[in-house]
Amino acid sequence: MAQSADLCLGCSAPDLAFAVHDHGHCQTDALSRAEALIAQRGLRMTPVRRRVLEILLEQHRALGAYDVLERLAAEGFGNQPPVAYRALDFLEEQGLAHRIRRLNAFTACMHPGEAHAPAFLICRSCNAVAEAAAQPVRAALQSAAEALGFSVEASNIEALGQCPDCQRRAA
Amino acid sequence: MAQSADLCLGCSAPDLAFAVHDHGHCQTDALSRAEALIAQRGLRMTPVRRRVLEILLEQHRALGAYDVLERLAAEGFGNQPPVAYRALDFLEEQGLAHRIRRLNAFTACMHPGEAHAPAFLICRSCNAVAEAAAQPVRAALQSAAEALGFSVEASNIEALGQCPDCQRRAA
DNA sequence: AGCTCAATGTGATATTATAACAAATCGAGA
DNA sequence: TCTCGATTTGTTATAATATCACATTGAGCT
Repeated sequence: MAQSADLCLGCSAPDLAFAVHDHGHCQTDALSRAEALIAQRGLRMTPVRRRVLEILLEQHRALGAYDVLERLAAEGFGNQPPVAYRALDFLEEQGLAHRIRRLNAFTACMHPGEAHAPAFLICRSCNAVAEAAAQPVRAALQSAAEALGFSVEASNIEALGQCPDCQRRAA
Repeated sequence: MAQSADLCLGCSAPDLAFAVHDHGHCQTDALSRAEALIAQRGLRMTPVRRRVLEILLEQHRALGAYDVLERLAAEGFGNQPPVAYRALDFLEEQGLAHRIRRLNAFTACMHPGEAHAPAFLICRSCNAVAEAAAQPVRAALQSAAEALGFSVEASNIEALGQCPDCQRRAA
C-alpha cells in the first residue's frame, strides 16, 4: 500500500487503476458515496445491487454480466441472467458503474457523484480499466458534433492499449 | 440529388450522412477507392467481400452482421454467420468498414484510404451514422492517456444523439 | 495438370442480452 | 396493524451476437 487510508490523496487523482494505491480505501469510499447518492435520490440500495457494486469494486477491471452472475449465484442470489443485468443496469443508470462496450463488460465507477464523463483506458495485457479525465475529449467531440448540427446526448470513449506496467514488462 | 456526380465537393466534406447529397456517388467513389486499396495491398476483393461492402454502402446506417448475412444468403452466398463475420472483419481490418460498438453493428467507411480516426455520431431517431472528423478528439484522448502513462493502440469514440433533421422534426 | 494456400461453406456451439410472468418484499396510508 | 399498490426479485424461456472446427472450393503459381 502506498498510503494510509485516512490520507488518501489518490482517490481524488485522475485515476489510480495503474498506480499502486490503497485499494481498500477506493472500495469503501466508492461504496459509501454510492449509498449516499442512492439514498439522496430516494432509491433503494438493495442487497443484490450492493453486492454487485462490491464485486465490481474488487478490482480495476471490467467484469462480464455472467461473471457477476456466477458470483451472485454462489452467494445464494438468483442465478438467472436478469438478476445480474438488472442490478448492472440500475448501477449504470445511477452512474455507479460503467459499461465498457469494447469488452461487453461492466466496471465500477470510481468517482460516483462527481459529474463526470470518463474516457476508459483498457489494458490489453492485464485487462485493467482506468477512468481517465475526459473533459477535453468530450469538449472536442461535442464541437465536432455541433459542426454537423448533431446534438450529443450520450457518448462512449474507449481506448485499447497498454498500461505503464505492462509496457515496461514487455520492453 | 443536390449535385452532379462529377462536381461532388461533398465527398471531401467532413461528413455527409446528415445532408442531402449524391449518395450514388458516395457509393461508387468509396467502392472504387476500396478496390484500389485492396489491390495495392496485394489482397483480394472477393465477391462476398465486395458485396458486403456494397450492402454497407447503400445507406449511412449501421447494419448488424445478421442483417448482412440475410442479404448474402438471399443472393446465394453461404448463410452461416461466419460468412458475414469474415467479410466484415476483413473490411474492418482494411479500414473499409467500421464497427459501431454501441449498436453491435457495422458501417461502411466513407473515407477509405485517407488516414483517419473517426468519431461516430449515431442518431437515435433515424439511426443514421455519421463519421465526424475526430483529430482533435483523438488528440485529447491521446494526451489524457499519456498523462497516465498509457499507450493508446486503438480507440472507439461514439456519440448517441439526434441528427439535425430529427431535431427539427421533434421540435 | 498438380500443388499450395487463402477463402468459403457448413454444422455446431459459445457468449451476451432480453421478454414475460409469477412470487416476494417494501412502504405508504387506512 | 393491515392492506393496497408499486417495486424488486426469481425463474423459464428465448433472442441476438459471435466464434470454433473442419470440410470444400478456388485462385495463383510452377
